[in-house]
Amino acid sequence: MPDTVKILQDYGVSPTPQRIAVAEAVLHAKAHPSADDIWGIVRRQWPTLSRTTVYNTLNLLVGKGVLKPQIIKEGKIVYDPSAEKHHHFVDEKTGEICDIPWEAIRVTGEDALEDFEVLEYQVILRGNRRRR
Amino acid sequence: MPDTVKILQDYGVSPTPQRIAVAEAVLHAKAHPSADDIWGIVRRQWPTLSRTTVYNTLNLLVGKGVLKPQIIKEGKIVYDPSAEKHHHFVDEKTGEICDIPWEAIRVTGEDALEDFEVLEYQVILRGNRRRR
DNA sequence: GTTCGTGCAAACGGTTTGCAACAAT
DNA sequence: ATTGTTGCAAACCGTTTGCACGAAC
Repeated sequence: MPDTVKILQDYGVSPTPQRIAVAEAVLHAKAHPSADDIWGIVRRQWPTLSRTTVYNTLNLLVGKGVLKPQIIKEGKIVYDPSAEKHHHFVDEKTGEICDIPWEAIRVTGEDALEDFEVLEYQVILRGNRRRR
Repeated sequence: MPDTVKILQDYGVSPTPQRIAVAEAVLHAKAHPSADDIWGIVRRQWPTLSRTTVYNTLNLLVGKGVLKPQIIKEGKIVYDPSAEKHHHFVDEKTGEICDIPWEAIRVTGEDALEDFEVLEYQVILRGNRRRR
């Protein structure tokens, strides 16, 4: 088990007790914890630690590259006609979403996953849209 | 241009004037409109139509399979250590998120997209987790 | 004594819900 | 009369922000 303090220092984050507690919780979590999940975990040992500090720390860790935020669950929703399948490209600068034709991307291996019955999938690509 | 009324009826949605307006807006939108985007569009021609009705209608259309909700932009966030890349599987029943090893899924074609410089991508799979 | 970190409380923004008025059948 | 639809206002929930207190160099 790697030293959490070392990790924080390596990424340029001053290892305060609160940050160590939050980092331990998120790095050792088995599932994909939300901010409030982490608050719940940390508070068991540290009841005074505030929700704000959890958010502060998570945003700091994301900014420093320790963590990667995943937008997977419910949240801000956009709508697509369900007519034809397609993938999505998200412009990192503007947030603009573009459709990518289904045939442009080939995905293989999804039917060989033993533990998962895959009913659907999509690829989300991120980067810079080229304009000319 | 297909008849919006026909589409609604085909999916078992009573075509009220408000629903027709919302469906027109979302089905003819070029980009990926949010609920409020659609409200803005519809209100130009129908200033009395309420935000609630837009949400009611969109949820109805999603439930009937006319629209597909996309969770791509900011929303509820979960966190991953940024150590190793992986894809994600979301259980449709429970919402549980599982990591899929990067090598288990192969994606090809993303580097041939002329209009997009792809910096990163991930596959989001949805279905039923097998338990035994 | 200034900088950095913490945390309360309030705000924010997208979405949902309770409920009352209103068609429509 | 019952059922389905609309829409206001309020609640909700995850997240962010303003600000004041406190710790550390």
